[in-house]
Amino acid sequence: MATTLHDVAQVAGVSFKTVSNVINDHPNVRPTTRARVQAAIAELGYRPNLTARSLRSGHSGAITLAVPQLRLPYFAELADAVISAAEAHGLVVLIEQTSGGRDRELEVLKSPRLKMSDGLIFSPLGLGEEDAALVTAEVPIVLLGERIFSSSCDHVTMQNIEGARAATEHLLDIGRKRIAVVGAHEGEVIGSAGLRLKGYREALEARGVPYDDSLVAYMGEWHRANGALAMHELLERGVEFDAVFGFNDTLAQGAMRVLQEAGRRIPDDIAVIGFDDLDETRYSLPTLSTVDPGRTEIAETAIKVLMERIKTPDGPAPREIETTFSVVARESTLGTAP
Amino acid sequence: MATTLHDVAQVAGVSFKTVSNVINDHPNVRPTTRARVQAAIAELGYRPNLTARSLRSGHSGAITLAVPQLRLPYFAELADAVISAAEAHGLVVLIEQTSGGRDRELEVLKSPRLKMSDGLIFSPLGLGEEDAALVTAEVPIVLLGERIFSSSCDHVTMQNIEGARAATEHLLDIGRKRIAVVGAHEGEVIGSAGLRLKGYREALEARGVPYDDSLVAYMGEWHRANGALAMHELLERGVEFDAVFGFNDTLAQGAMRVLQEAGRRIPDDIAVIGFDDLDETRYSLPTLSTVDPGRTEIAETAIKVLMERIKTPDGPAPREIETTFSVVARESTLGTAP
DNA sequence: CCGGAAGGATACAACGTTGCAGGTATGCCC
DNA sequence: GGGCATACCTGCAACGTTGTATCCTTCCGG
Repeated sequence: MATTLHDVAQVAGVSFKTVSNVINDHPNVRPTTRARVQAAIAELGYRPNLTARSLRSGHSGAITLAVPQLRLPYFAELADAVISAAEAHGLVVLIEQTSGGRDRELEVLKSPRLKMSDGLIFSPLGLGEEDAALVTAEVPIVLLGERIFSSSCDHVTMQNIEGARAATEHLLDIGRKRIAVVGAHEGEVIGSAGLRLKGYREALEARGVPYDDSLVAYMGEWHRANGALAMHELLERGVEFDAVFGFNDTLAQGAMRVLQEAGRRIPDDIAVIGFDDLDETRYSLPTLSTVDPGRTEIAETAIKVLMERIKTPDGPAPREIETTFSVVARESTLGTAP
Repeated sequence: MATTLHDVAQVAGVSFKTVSNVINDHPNVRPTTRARVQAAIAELGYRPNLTARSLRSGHSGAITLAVPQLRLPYFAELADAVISAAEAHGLVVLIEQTSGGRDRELEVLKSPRLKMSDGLIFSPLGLGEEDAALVTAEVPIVLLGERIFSSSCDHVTMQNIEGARAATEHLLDIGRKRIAVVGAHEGEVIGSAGLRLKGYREALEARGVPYDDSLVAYMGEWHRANGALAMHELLERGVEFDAVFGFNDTLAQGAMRVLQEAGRRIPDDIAVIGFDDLDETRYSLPTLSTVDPGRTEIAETAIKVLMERIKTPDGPAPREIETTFSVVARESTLGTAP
């Protein structure tokens, strides 16, 4: 059996409440008593029972992070960042995988397990704008991503439009004119794909480059295989292009592979840029230029905002926070026009 | 305020204990009462307070997974598998990142937070065989990996020697004779590097191929950059080789990149095989042959063993379990001798 | 030397749940 | 119809902690 406050109290010769007071750094404990209690704590190797503390105090020091799947590098790196940020504040993180399924996401929101934690950082994929009203739970929520903007939760998101615009401008800056897009979603307006396409178009317009829909590859999910497939399709279409904007790094890498197999040199013939700044982009051949969406900042901000909301649930109105981004130029966009 | 057993009891017109009995499927509750209580539960949207249940019953339905870093793909995929396996048993997973630091790993073992969960799945990196005795905690532990074999915990591990042997044999089978190794650790006997080198040597010996230490690249940590560095060094050394065995996929990919930059064709000039079967090996150029160490099986076995140990802490003696592996042949080892 | 205020420690209750021991009907048997 | 087993339900205690209220010192000023 684990040692309790009572055991410590008995050894120290005080009431168990005094031990509690020592542990919680309450004032009005005489230094000599404090020392005696601390000696007893050390002697017995006492560790507080966090479950009991949690029941009594109403908060657990844990938060939940709900993401689609950790095997997707983007979410793995996000989770890494969130756990690190949480750790810095003494919080522990409990992870739920949703597979990006709408039902499973709703289930997580309603699960009693959620109450084992003090708050939720939620990166939905199945739920959309029309479900905004359903995004509520018995704990405060910080929403991530681009699926839902009109919920009543705090929302931390990257600058998709601006980032995509900057990526496109980067390609234009090195002299590319015909920029293919890999990863568009038919008819999508918000959501990463919709926003990034908007940024792409804005950049073209700002530079007076005409938009050509035949340069845009539409697809379903952003998996590497789809990036490869889309690039095959673009090549078969016979349309000319001198650059590719992959809406995320995974797509860009799938596309790069197909380009290389087809004998196109990167960046000489075709420049390629991605989005997300995954770790692996630093090691591909060639290394992949990309947009760093500020993942660490997203994680830290989410934790900060969530902690504030936990402290004062009826605090300020829900906030919409955008993180800073930057274009990371690597080998895949090296040099100038072909 | 959340609804409690008392609230439900009041609505249903029974004692709160009866509500508890209904929830826990206790016998001796009349169907009509049961129905009435369930109606009240539904009406009020009652959800049990898991913290209170946990305090009372002594277990929480959560387990802890301690890994170095989720940003390392191997651990991300492991965590994914563990969470999925846990989910299938109604368990939720709490993740601690250790950075692979010895002190931090010991800290996790001793942290009171660990007691918020019922057990620990622990993949150490900083701790070694000499620390085996320190691997104890207030909850059952299942150890993963190759760092510690003589602890008193259940241990689930892959077949490193056999897997490495099979990988090497695969290279020999396609006619390669001079197989370079990337990722050896100077003087290591156990640990992934030591075991995999052993498997490599066993395969050579079994086929009567002489072992040549000049083909072996020693290094520190298994990061992609080190794989690249090691390959540079091997090339500079001027030693001839027609195949490379990367001790993990990340190293193999770093090596592949350098080989390609140096103008060597894969697999025509040099065949390459890795270890781990990371998702990304399916998408590299060329796709990377590797050893699938049975990650899903590791996760499921770990969960199963941990649950048994939680149920009966003084059950059978600590078990040493090895998972099944398989060689996955992809493009990087296609064809026969050069 | 007494009254009062602070400091220091304690007692009690509560958080929401489950285990255990009981209690009250109901039905069955003789 | 009384005794007794059975089925159903309830009350109490406890898990280990913290908040509130309270009590007992001690020390100071008058």
